[in-house]
Amino acid sequence: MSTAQNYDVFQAIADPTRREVLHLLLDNNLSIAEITSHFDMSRTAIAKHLHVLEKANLVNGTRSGREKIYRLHPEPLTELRDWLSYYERFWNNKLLKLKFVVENE
Amino acid sequence: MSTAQNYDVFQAIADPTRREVLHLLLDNNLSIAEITSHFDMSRTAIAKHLHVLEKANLVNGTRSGREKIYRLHPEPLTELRDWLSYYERFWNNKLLKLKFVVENE
DNA sequence: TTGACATAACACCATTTGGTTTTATATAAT
DNA sequence: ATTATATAAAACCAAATGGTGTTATGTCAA
Repeated sequence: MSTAQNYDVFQAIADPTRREVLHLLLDNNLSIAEITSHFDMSRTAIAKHLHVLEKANLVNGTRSGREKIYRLHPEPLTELRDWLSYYERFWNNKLLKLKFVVENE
Repeated sequence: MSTAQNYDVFQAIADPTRREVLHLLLDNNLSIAEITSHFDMSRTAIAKHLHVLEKANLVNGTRSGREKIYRLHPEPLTELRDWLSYYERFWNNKLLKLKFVVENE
């Protein structure tokens, strides 16, 4: 974790804690301490998760006094959306086939 | 990997090799050997990745003679799509704000 | 300037992950 | 029946992951 170099979005969102952090940041910009208060985990652990999210460019933290405020930056999720769209097309085809069957009855 | 019990979709697609396997299965149902031929990796390694995908219910393999044919089963990706939709809404809001600024000029 | 607070930077650790090689089992073909 | 083929199962290993605790470092407030 601490030695990782190139986190992509898929790896970043693989961890449920990190997904929950993103969810929290959907509503408010939060400091590390505030984020930590939502979890049963040390501040250091949360800080590491935030670094992973930061490397994936899913959040960015700006220093404000002695606090670091993290803000959501969801743009990289477009990569995920684009990847998914490939399979959505497959679902749609299946739905169309189903519809075709129904219409033929 | 071999001792894992409860793979979820997010973990399953975190690995680039597994994403490529899914992509291959989008076009054809393939045996382990056929899938392996697309990678620079042992058949055993690919079989393990297929087990992970199988536990996440993203593929299902059926025995046919001495081959095991894997077929894509994309339905569990709906979980991913639903999770993503939360953030798509956020992007749309940003776009609307941008449009508003432009119209005010 | 001292003390409290928020984060950063380390060193450390157990478990998981992603691969290997080896051995076994089942099926197909000759 | 024998041999080749396809997968399964197991033992093994290095590196990554997800945590911990401890020790700086910087900032705010009294």
